[in-house]
Amino acid sequence: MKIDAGWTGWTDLPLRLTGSVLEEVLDGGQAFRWQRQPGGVWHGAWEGSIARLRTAEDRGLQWSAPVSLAPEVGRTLPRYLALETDFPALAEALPRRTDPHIAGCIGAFPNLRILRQPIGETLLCFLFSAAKQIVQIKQMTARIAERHGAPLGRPPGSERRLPTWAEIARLTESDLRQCLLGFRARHVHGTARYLAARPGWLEETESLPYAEAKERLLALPGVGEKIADCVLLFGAGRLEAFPVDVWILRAMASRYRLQGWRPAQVAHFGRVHFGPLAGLAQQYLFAYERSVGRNSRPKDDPVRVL
DNA sequence: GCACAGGTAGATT
DNA sequence: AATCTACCTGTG
Repeated sequence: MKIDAGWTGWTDLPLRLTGSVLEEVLDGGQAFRWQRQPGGVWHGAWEGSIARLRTAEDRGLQWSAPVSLAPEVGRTLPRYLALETDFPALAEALPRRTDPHIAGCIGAFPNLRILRQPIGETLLCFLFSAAKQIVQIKQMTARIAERHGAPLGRPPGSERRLPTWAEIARLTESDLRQCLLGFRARHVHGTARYLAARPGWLEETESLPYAEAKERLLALPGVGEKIADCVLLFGAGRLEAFPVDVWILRAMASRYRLQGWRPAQVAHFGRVHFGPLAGLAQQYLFAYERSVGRNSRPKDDPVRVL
């Protein structure tokens, strides 16, 4: 067994995830700061934490952290992984009896979870996501951390956290454009100014009921229906949020015969059909549809359902 | 070379 | 209220 200098040993977590489900959770579009390392180990960061995760044979999920950050990680990891939420039990409450498709998706990704990320970082990453693929969102995220984030660890290491909104508010739009953000730089800059003028606004928003929180998020430049729902689902634990992106639009069109429906109509259908856990259903549908694309769709045969 | 990407916002019909 | 379109930039 190789010794990892500076890292704690591996500690068990009360979760059983296969390698592919862990990949879906950490690298499937919920979060953008996890990198796969050799040996099936994932390396990631959120706020002031750096951690590694792995699935050990027959032992479930385990974590490790830089020794200096281990207390912080130990405090925040349970919330980040939403350990208090029993997702398999929640999946039982989805309409599996009456909806064979969602039943199949659930069967294909056992124990799929929804992370509970810090809302500020979630907002930033999803402002990056407009018309971008996961790989590119991760590049933007890494770039802004590298150039504008505070160093992490004690003593400070080479890794950096994402800049806080207060820190982003001190950057120019040009600084942001140099982080490969493109037109999203204007949105990030505008949102930073908006938040800087309203101390505590984001935290208040997080505590409001879903509908009110969403309405407030929609006031931010660059935040529309889809991004607002992603922030609430992945950064505020609101499982009723049902983000409709092009993947879900295609999936719902083909699997539920909703060809020609507009995003708002699909969102309404999703909330009615899946109920207060629509966001969890969305994550299953999304994971399943992406896996179908990866595993069986030839590169030059794009899905055309619309 | 050029369409397109896990969207949004503003203009135009 | 429904339908275009521009917006940046890397990838195929």
